[in-house]
Amino acid sequence: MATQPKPPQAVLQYRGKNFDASAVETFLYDWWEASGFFTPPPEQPGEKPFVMMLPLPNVTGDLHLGHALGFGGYEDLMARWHRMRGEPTLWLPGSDHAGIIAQIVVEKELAKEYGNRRTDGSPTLGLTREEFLAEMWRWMEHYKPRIYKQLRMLGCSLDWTRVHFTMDPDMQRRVRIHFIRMYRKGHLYRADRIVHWCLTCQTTYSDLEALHVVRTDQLSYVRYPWATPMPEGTPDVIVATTRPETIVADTAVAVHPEDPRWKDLIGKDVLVPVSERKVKIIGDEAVDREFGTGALKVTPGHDATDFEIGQRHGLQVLSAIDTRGYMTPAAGPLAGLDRDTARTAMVTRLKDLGLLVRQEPITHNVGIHDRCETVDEPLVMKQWWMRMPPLAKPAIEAVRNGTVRIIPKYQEKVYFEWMENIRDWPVSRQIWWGHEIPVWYCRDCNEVIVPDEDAPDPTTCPTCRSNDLKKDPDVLDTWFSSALWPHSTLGWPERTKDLARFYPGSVLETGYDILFFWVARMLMMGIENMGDVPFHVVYLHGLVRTGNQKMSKSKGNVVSPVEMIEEHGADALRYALVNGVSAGADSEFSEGKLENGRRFVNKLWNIGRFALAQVEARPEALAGPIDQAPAGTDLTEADRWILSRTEAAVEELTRLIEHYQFGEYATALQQFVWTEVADVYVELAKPQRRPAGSEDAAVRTLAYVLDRVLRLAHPSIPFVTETLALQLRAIGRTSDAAPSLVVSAWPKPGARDAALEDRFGLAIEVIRRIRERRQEADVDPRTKVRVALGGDAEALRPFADIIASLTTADVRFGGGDAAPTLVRAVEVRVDVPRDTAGDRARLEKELEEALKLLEHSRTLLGSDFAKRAPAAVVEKARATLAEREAAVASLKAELGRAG
RNA sequence: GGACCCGUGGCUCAGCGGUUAGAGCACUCGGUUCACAUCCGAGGGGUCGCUGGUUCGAAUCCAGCCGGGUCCACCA
Repeated sequence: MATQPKPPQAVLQYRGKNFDASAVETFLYDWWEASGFFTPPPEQPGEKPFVMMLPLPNVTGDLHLGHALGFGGYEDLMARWHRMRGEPTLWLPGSDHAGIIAQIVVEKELAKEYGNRRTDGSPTLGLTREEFLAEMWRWMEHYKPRIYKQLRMLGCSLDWTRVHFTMDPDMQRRVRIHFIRMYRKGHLYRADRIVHWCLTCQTTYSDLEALHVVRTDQLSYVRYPWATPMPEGTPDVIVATTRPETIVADTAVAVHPEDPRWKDLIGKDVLVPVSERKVKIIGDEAVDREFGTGALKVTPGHDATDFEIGQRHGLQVLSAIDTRGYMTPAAGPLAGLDRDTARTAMVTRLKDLGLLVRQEPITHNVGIHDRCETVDEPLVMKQWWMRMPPLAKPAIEAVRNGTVRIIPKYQEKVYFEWMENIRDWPVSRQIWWGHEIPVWYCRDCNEVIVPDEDAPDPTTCPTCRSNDLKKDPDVLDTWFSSALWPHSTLGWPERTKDLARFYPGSVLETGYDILFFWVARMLMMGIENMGDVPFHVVYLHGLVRTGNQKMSKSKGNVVSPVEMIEEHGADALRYALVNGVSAGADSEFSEGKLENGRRFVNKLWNIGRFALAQVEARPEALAGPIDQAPAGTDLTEADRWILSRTEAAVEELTRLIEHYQFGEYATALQQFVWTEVADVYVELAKPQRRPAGSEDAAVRTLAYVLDRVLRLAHPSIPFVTETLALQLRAIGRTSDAAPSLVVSAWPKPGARDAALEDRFGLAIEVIRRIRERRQEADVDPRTKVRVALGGDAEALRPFADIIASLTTADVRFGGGDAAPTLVRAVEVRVDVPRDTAGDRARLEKELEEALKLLEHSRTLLGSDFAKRAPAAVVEKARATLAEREAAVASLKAELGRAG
């Protein structure tokens, strides 16, 4: 490996009593990045790279907790883990130009500068398109470093040598080529269809971008007079509508074809109120017989359902509302009014005409634009559409046949549900910031001109040779470019080395809320353009809520991850977000969790400081590499125990990450580090507790265990672990002499001593019982007491010193006249001031519990369990029974002696 | 209207067929400040939403119900 920059001195020398993340984070990140640790090493034959794309954040946005969870919690954990496993790892960063969102953000900035706002419904601020785009680019230089800095703050091990922005010139070219190919293959078409239109943003948007809110409006019942006199007894045609202003654009009245009230009147004509137009009553199954009178006014120009009915019946489409929300000349007397005023005006007119039957409030769903919450105005416009069902088919199959696996599994159902009912995607947007649509229209012959790939912009119509061409003014939906991300960033359509090496990728981690927006579309476009899926695993995380918890002392609960990192460190935040959360589940984040994260990081730091101090005091004790398991006759039982437990932790933590159980990994890590390493082993490794002659063994064990722990924890908490690893490696060496934990190997589990672990576990239980007895008897913890172990205590002999040391006791085996208490089958007699009555009560209580347990065992083994359950399970139950019988016998004997 | 998810100690959540159900926080009690503006030790606290079913055995599987949430959908 090439020479790397030296680790930062500030980190090597940092030894604060409490871990201060800000003292090391920036130094470490800069060093990691400059050393090229995040860039995959040169290609090797037979390698299996791990490839992940960063779910590109919006360029103008700030990191929120969801990002922190996804990027810092899960993705970096996976990237670092796979890198440590020796897989060439590429985690590719970038940002999204974010179309309409970014345009709005920059417009606001510009309004501050220029003082004026859009006036005529176009995003001009008095600027030409070119001027406006120049401003956009100017602002991009402000925003890009900002969001990238935040990703670095999280510690994300991204390969910054491959960073991309969706609007980079080469990306624009790729999007253009994609459009042209899709057009030539017939996947893109231009059509007049009803679309969601936003009066505020002045653009169309897709179904996915439409939200629904519950609102209460007036429902007006309006009578449509018969066009010709009808026989006596013919009912009046009354429709119910919440949008009376659209009546002027009605081109039919629809009823359910099987509705007995109406079916005989299908084909008859009625007059549209106010406009007096004659329209037919038609039969269509889309009509809900239960709603209103069962008759529906059909306005194909301003309602999605009506548009579809209109298509089925060949109805004329009238547009009575324009793109700015004003009534058109087609609206007759309402022309010129805005849609709300027109509504009131229409109601008044209907009243005057005697056609308003009644009004009542109705609570219903209203569509709004997700970006600005403006009420949707469905309009019929010419738009570019992508034909989705054929693209969806292979993407459905890929998940169905397991080529792509979605975690959690149940999300696959959601995916299928949507994909199997997928509708065409309107891809054009009427804004300026985004990928241009590479289409020109001939003003003379209306020819639609789509140039060849990499051909210059056309200037002449190929059909009529006219030079009067008009470029399509629209841009593409921002998701159009991000759908290509996994292959476009690697060089597609060129067959680059990167593309060959890193496509298809491995995992795509993101929030379930963009499964349709992004994940599904990447699958479809990846298969379409590359003939292969873009990744094999989709890991979906849930939403992070902050509930009513106090997130900040000063403000409400809107605290940015950036602030949390500044205050508590990235490690604490990353750990806290992941700990105890299962895949796909929403989670509640709180100050308490962050605090726990901070304390855990600090705990690890102090374990490290202690271990380092011991190693520094006896550096000569480290004969071999620190990552080689210590051996030798000088190892104590405690050393052997923690070494075995460390291998157990390696096994378990590896298994959990392999199974994408990151929340459990974090919990298990804390459990091991805190309760086993810190609370038990570190106590036993302290010089004052070490048997003479075993000091070196403690140093070797501490160094090894610390090295393992640092590696095991590094994927989640990279900063504190790297700080300690660098300091440890400044004293001892590792077998591979890796310069950083980032490029060190993930541990492989070594040999365990199960029998020792079991006996030591028993010793810990005994210790706990002794401490409990002392407390019950109110003996000062510093006062030495005598303990006698009897019954089945033989296995505990090697741990006599440990038990003695951790309980401040003299321990011997056998004898003792204090009343015992049982731990499994071990009689523990703690010689504390006698309290005969108390002893008796305690023994009786213990006996009662022991009898209950014995009863359990007997009942269990007396049932069909013994015959039907697997042998191993029955065997275990038998052993338990024996233990419980011994316990009961012992307690009975003792009680008998007590009289 | 359809689909999906969740309902486990005060709070946030793990566990998802093997029998005295776990963690963190909070709480109670005792100690320490010689790795840890802390930390250590001990403890209390749960009929695992309800009702049935499958099974030798269910928090864990199935069905129904109740409660909470989310997504999709053309209810004017």
